[in-house]
Amino acid sequence: MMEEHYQPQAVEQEAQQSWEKTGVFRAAEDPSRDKFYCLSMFPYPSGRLHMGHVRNYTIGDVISRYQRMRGKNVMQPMGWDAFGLPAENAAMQNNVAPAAWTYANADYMRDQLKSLGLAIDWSRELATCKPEYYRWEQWLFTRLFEKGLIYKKTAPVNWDPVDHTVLANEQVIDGRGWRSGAVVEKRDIPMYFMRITAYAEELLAELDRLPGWPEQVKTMQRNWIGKSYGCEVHFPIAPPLPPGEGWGEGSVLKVYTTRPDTLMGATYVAVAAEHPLALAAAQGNPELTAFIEECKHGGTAEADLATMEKKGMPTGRFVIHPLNGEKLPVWVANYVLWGYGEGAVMAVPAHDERDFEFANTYALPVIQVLYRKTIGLATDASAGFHDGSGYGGGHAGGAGYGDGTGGSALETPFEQKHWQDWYAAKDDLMILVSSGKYSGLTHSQAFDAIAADLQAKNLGRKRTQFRLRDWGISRQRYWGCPIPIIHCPTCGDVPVPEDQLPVVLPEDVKIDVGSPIKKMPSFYQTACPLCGRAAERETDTMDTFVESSWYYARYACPDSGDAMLDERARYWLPVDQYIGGIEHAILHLLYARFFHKLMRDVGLVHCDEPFTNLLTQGMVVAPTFLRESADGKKHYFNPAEVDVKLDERGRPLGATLKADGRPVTIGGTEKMSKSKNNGVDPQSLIDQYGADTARLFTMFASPPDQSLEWSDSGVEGAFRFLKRLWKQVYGHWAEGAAPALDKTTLNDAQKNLRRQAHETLRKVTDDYGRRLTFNTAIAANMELLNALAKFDDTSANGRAVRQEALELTVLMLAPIVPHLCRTLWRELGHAEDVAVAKWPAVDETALVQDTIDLVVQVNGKLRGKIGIAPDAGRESIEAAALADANVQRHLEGQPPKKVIVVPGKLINIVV
RNA sequence: GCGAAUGUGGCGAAAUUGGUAUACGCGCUGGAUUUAGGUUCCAGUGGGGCGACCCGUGAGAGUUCGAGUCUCUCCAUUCGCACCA
Repeated sequence: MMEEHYQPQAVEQEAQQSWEKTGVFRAAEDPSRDKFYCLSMFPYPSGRLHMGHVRNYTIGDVISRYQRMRGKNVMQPMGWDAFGLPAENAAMQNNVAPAAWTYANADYMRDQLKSLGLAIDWSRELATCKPEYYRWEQWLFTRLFEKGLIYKKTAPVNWDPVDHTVLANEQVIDGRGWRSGAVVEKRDIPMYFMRITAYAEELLAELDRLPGWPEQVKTMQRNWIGKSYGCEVHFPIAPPLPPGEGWGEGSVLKVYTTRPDTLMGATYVAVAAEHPLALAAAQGNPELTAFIEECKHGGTAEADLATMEKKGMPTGRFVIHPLNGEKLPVWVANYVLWGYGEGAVMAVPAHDERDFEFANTYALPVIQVLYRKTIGLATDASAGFHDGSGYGGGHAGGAGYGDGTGGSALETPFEQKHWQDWYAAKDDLMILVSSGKYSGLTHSQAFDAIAADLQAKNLGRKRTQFRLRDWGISRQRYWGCPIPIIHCPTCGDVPVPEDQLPVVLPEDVKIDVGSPIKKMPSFYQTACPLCGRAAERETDTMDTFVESSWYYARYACPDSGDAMLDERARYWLPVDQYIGGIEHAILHLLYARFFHKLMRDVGLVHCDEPFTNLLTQGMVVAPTFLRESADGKKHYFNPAEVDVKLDERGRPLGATLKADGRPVTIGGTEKMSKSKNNGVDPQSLIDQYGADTARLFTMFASPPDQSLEWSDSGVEGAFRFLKRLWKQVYGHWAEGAAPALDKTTLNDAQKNLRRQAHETLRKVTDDYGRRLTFNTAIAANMELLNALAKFDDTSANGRAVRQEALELTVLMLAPIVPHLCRTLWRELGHAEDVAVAKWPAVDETALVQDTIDLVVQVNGKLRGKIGIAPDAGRESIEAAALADANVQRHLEGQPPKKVIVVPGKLINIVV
């Protein structure tokens, strides 16, 4: 007996209990079937689901359910990205241990996820903070350490001089610590690095073999890896350094540049404040010492460094220009970054905007050496010679980023082709002037000639360079995976042996400032695995990006106790569809690709890339409402606390606070956040309307890769549609079982409805399978339901046609609103759960039309429409178009100059 | 600063390969049903014009028989920038 009215709570509860009981979403390896591994980025257990989660997991669920209906062996897992900074902050605020806080949050959020009706195999659930997970991360670390793919070096961090802690970039606000307010300093500390640069070439090249990734993400990764083609240039130091002042490279200052053709325009050389030459020059120079000290203030974030005012100071030292022998001053400049390569650049103010700005400020000479062929004389650096690649890829950088990024030999044809491409763009534009024997050469000729001369003098060579830097993974925090290293006074850094893994992080701790395990002898006191004498454990933990770089593989065999991955990973990997926020386009996705190659090279996985298809979802945004107090402080109100008044055409007039009826300012539409108080709790939405309405609204409001704007009335619209669908099926059900369809005796209205139903199916299949645009799939079904509502034919064939159309609608919407469709599918007379129903096939015979509409244009403007047989020839189309009265009027008796016929679409008559 | 994207009615959006701009939904207006509110249903809804028609996809130029879509310049907004996840 079907209920007359749609009651989401009852429908959803029954469906979720049934799915749990039958275990229909449990995934088992089955080599006889095509697998489909669908993965959404796992959540950080922050406390409650937010709308971004709902959106992410609904997208993944729709794809999973669709692929299951297509007959694929689908696996959709879920887990917890459980280590991280917020747990430590919450621990300090609420006096609870990070572990307890994290597990409680995961428990709550798991229930929330289940109430969304996701087709997840919960038996594969994992949490990265569990020793049975992170022990394998520690195991891989020790393997990589032994292979030399992990090494130790010092690197700068943000140091809070008041709290005596290392700060994340996020915790540095305007150059000050977020809690102490103290001016942050850069401080060098020893850290472990993963040699991602050893894989730079492969990470770059394989982007070309990822057709299932968005072009924009591949472009961002290419630019991030940043391969450039340039030259290493050596400037001899003059006068030669006194004994003991060198730094291992002899008496030359090395720089890397992508523009050796402009070398004759170099007027000074600039080094970073941390450069040994700067430090040596500062000895006995209080002014320079003070300047170098000043450069240490502020955080390490690149965006801050790149936007700060350019400052510098002469070192009093000079170098010799390698080609013309001129003496050039060496400056210390805050815009030269020590973390990058040699930390020294050659400055060509005439042809680089930053050098130009710096030279202007400090009255340094500017020598123009390029002539713009097509336009004429360039007057300053901003005239467009700049190659746009910035200091990272421009002429900063140096002889390898620390370790592992030496230049390549430039011998293969593949390499030669890339060098040619690098030259080509600039050759049409410029020619050298005022450059001695190089004057008159093009960019590429000068590049080669200067490189050859430098090589002959042994003062430089052609070289490629990556912008990508090695990945520093040490964190001075507690709530993370312990780095499995033992520091022995005699044996040095010793990896923890396999039989002593995991190094378990103590969970029962009290948190104040700093990591508790650094003050816990029971944790760090140990014996050296090699010599047995007293030694100390490393107390740093790993970057949480390490855990999230391989979890996708562990889902294949989450219970494997003998190995990081077992043979089940071979069946499930790679991930067929990965879904997550666009904010992860570079870091997470690059690290995961890197880790996949690391695991491949130790024989754990057998493919080259982890994610075959990638969908990057947009943000969830909502309007903001605020009042500004007299002192300029902004107080934000939640959209739920506010009434918005509209005029008679629906334009917003203003908004008032419900509590006091007084006006509030309508701010911009921004990403849902705590600070703007514009978040909408998905739980209240699920409680009020049910999960299906929440799912339908988030899928309908915009395509998945664009931002999604929250709208209360949009949610009501979604709910309304589900009620109408229920009502249609109920009305049909109440008439009793429909007779079988007789395709041979259909009237026009019946044929039209069938055609629309099958055209919708064709479109929706494409939307789900290829385009991943669920909003248009829903819109097409709304149109079909509108047509069904107008179709009031109660004849036998009419009811048969309606039965077919309703069945198709229910099947097409099942991936998006699975609970509702499960009930409707049963009421339409099917015993199986719609979750395992077969995706329907388009009936091509239903699509055949006797006549089609053709648009007639005169001079590109719409002037009429003609109905014509779909197989009509060009001449009969032309004749029919010219016969149209309105077309005749616009031709005004003139003969057509040209007639363009686009078959099946339009005809354009040009006069 | 550098890299990537986005910009279409009052609003969210559609137009998939250069071919009818605004599908679908929201909102709004009018009407029906209802004791009232809500619900539900029907009709209308880019701007201008009595009309034939004209204008219209952030701004400006270009290519084309034809441009929301392609090219160039500019503006605005958003995301990322290596220790937030």
